[in-house]
Amino acid sequence: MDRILEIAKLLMRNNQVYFTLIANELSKYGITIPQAVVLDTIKDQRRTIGEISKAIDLSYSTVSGIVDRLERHRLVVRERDEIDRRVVWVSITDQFGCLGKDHPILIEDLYSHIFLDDFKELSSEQLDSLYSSLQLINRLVEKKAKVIQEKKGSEVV
Amino acid sequence: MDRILEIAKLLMRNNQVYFTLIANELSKYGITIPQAVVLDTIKDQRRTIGEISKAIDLSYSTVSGIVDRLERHRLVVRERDEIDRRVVWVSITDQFGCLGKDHPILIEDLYSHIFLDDFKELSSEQLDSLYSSLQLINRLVEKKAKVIQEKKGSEVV
DNA sequence: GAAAAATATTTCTAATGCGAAATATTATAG
DNA sequence: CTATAATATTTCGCATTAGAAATATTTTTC
Repeated sequence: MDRILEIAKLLMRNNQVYFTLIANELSKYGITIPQAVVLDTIKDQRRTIGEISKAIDLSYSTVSGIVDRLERHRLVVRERDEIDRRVVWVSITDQFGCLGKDHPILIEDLYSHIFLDDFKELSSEQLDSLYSSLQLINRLVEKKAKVIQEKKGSEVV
Repeated sequence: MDRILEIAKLLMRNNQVYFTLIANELSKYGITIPQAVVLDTIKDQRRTIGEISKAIDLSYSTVSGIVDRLERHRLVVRERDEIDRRVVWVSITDQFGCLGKDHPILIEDLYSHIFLDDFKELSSEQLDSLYSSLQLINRLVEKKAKVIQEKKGSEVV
């Protein structure tokens, strides 16, 4: 019981520190974590606001705001779809190309860059166990998340 | 390598869902997670803004804002220290007493309330392993966090 | 004891984040 | 073919978060 609480706290605390570390790394290039996450989703191909929202599990309005600021920094551009004019395409600019080539701006690179050393301290068995435990917890937690999602959906009716 | 990335993602994803679930639970009582965390620190005794900030690892300005809103909801009161008038004491009101008595508003209660079932699915061995792995990662991560903290401190000079 | 340094808090600016409402556009129903 | 429904996005209001600057007060220094 106490141990469970401790585990929950460790999970949250680790997460908090991870974010601080990544944010610190990104601040060198003048971008934030959410901005990097969005850039990650469009680095290889343009995406609509809706596609980005679903891919990174943030609301449309939040993504719209992040894209506002990325556009202001000239790292991405918005373009209306010619056929379906409701749709907005977001794509990276040359300016982003210059920034991204030499530095780890994309989230997966940052994970590697920052945490690989930490995880290397764990034995293969520990990693196996950690992975399976987290997967199990994740399955249970996702189930609860789904229930809430569905409740919200039904309320709208 | 891929597995490490997967673990990092699971850690973050679980955390995200946890927050959603807790926020959902708290919204029934009209309060938010940060508000509940602050209330938790002052439920038994009044605290200064600075004490709260250190206890929950948030900036003074953030705590000041949260207390603003809790005060607006009449759940806490601010009082200037009579002797050292720089200091502001924050304490719960009777109104909070009424709210908190019957419902799990405090974060530890919420953990139990929401996650105990999930963690019960893990065997005692799995819990042991999870705990020790997380502790190890946490030690390494905290070390890095400390380095950053110190860098920032030296920059201020 | 007055100037300077230290301490405690608030205010301001900027970036998230969500949900609800508004807007624009396309698809569908009758 | 037009009224309505559905879809995609933005805007708005509110809460959170940090850091920097401002404010208030106390302590230290000389």
